[in-house]
Amino acid sequence: MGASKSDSFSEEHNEIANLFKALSHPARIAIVDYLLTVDTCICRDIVNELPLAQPTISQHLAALKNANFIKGSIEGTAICYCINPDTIDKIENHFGMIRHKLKNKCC
Amino acid sequence: MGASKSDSFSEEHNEIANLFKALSHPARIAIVDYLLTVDTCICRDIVNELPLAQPTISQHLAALKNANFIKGSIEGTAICYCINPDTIDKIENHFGMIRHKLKNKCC
DNA sequence: TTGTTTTATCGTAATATTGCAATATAATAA
DNA sequence: TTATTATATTGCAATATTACGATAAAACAA
Repeated sequence: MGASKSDSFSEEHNEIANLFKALSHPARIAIVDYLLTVDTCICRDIVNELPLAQPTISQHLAALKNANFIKGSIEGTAICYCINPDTIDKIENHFGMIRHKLKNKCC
Repeated sequence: MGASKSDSFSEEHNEIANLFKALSHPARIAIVDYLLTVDTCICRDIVNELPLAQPTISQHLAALKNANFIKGSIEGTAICYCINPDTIDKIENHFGMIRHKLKNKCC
């Protein structure tokens, strides 16, 4: 057999795993990093910035958009992507929970 | 072509992406969750707890261990895994950086 | 020693991801 | 209209991940 018995796991575990999966590739980390570095939400520059072809960047952007890490708004011919703070919150809360449970624990 | 031009990206981006990759599967989220729930670091129970075969669990544990999310110590016949707080710190710091850069920004 | 328990590794099949050329789509400019 | 620019989608090859049966290894018990 193979590949992801995700049905066997809770909705919550799947949801949080999918958030992490969206950040599990260096190109997508680099995209997030770039969006955080640039002042304006300029976006087509990502293709020039990263060592990947345009369709590949588009795919990675779709993955980040799908996981709600970024939002895109149309500006004429270009599309302007930017970070969605709500999803950052979601992950931070998860680690808050981990940190909380981790107290007075372990080895 | 295919699959991961990781050489083209910075050491740091690869490192953080690998941390997230370790958490990008519901089984591994469930394992972390279980280790946080159980008081003692009992470990062989994970195989009974999760709907996966023993070799599969062992693989997922290896992935988490490889990324330094968990540490294992031998206790007789059993092996006792537990969370490594340092790696949790590392990820929390990354989100701290994101949060910091996100101030006064965007859309 | 042999048997039992616990975990890791090997081998392999099924599936998912990554990357890009080619092409399509959408918006604007000339 | 045609051309240009920016992004998305399609199709496919290369590679990675996931899952598990079979088996190995390691520690202990009898």
